[in-house]
Amino acid sequence: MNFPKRKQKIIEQLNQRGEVDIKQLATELDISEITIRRDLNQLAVDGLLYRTHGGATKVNPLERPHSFVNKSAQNAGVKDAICRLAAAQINDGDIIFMDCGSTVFRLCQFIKNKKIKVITNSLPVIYELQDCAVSVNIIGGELDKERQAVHGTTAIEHINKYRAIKAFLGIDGISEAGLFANSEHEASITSSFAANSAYTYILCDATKIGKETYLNFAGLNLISAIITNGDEDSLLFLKRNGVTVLSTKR
Amino acid sequence: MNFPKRKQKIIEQLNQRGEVDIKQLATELDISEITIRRDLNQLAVDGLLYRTHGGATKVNPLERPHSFVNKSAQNAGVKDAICRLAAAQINDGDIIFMDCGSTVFRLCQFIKNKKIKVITNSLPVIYELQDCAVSVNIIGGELDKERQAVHGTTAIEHINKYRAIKAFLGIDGISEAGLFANSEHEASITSSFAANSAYTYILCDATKIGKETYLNFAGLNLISAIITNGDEDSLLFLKRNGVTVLSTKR
DNA sequence: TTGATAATGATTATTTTTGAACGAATTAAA
DNA sequence: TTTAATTCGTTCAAAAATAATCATTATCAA
Repeated sequence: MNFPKRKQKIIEQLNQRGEVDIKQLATELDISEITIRRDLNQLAVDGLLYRTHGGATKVNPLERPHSFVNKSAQNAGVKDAICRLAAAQINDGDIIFMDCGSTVFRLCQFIKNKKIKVITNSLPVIYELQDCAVSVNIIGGELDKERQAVHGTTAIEHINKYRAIKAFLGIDGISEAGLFANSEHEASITSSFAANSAYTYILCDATKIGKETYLNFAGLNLISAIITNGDEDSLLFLKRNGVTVLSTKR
Repeated sequence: MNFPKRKQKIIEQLNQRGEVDIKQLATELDISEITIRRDLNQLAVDGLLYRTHGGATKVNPLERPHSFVNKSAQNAGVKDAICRLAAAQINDGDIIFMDCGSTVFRLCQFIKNKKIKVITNSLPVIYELQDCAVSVNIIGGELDKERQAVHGTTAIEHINKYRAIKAFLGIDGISEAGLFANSEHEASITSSFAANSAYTYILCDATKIGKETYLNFAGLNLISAIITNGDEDSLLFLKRNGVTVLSTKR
């Protein structure tokens, strides 16, 4: 029973019970109390727990931020169909923006073998494109851990330095009034991407069509096209406003 | 029973049990303990496992969705000792730079519970600090997939916008002539970090001391302190040049 | 075969880890 | 406040693991 093994067990116990007791650990791990004491001291120095008399407690009950993978798995079939359509719009040599939506994320799998440059603020996209031919440019700035993406004024400035052919963006809602987002941060990033690309594609499933939520940050003239699974009728207002509609239902 | 064969068996055992024991391997493979030790050391250098006293453990006991190349398994013990010393220099409220070296990466585990801001160009660092209290700022620019870090002129510009209290940097070599790097990219990033922080710490193991390799990109006056496991004698030239020396050997 | 090179094993000194003892410090109880 | 009981850290010693050195064996090419 070496230190790494003990360390693992101790952290495990700590996560289960919230606190540990030296005597109890000593008997359970079948090791002397002084060694446990030394272990706990070391782990306390490393900031992995708080030392107390006779034991230790958890340092910070921070629960893992929402799993991005799970969210992106919702409606996977629909999203994949949308992304296949989107990928068909991308040619070798293109420079494209990708934002941090869960739908846009699923576009990654369809572009891995294309010879393109991707500029993105989304960590999952970056990770996903790591071991493939795609050249990646990362938007710098503050990391929003909740959204696993970069945002803030530095990010906006960074985006404004680049020009892309196409932008692939997510959205929280879209109606005749324009585009809707659930936060200022998202809205400003989306606007910047759109402003610096020749063509702007919105990727969204049918639930977002006609939905008006929180912040109405731009009109429909910001975008060139929408790629969705919505049906003809619900998309009429987009066509009327000069937005190209690509639907997985035909 | 040659090395590739043994290597296969060892990795196999490791995946089954999570850890291996030298004595046990020696009897099972019917080979001397010293040879097993040599094998394990080699595999640790290759980043395939972590060496422990009496055996080895898997590199990443907690399953991660994305794995990064793990050069940091090499000399893990030495690097951890260096990083503990480094972590002791960091106070709550600090804003720090971290670059993309394998030693600097191991600093992550010791700062997870500190209330600090980290500005970095290293993807592994970003990933490692994702589920903790540390606030992260990502340097933007082109992604170097080889080094899993951001570089380029945009990155330099980005760094120049920020000011940090302390910079923790790796290096490929250091001698009386100054600092050495294996690439222009690395050198320019390191220089920028140093130029924009009040204190600059170099984290390096003893093998880098006195080593002159490829590009001599800066003098010793660039840095404030060095944190290393080198011995007194080999570090004298640093003290003579006004560099504070923090050594794990005392 | 012969010589050179690499891999393996044995020996020994050094380092690391662990446990025990005991006085000091801390907490809890009277 | 005083006393008793833990718990803690330091020191020391033993055991285990390791690194360093040298000897032996195996491998391979000429």
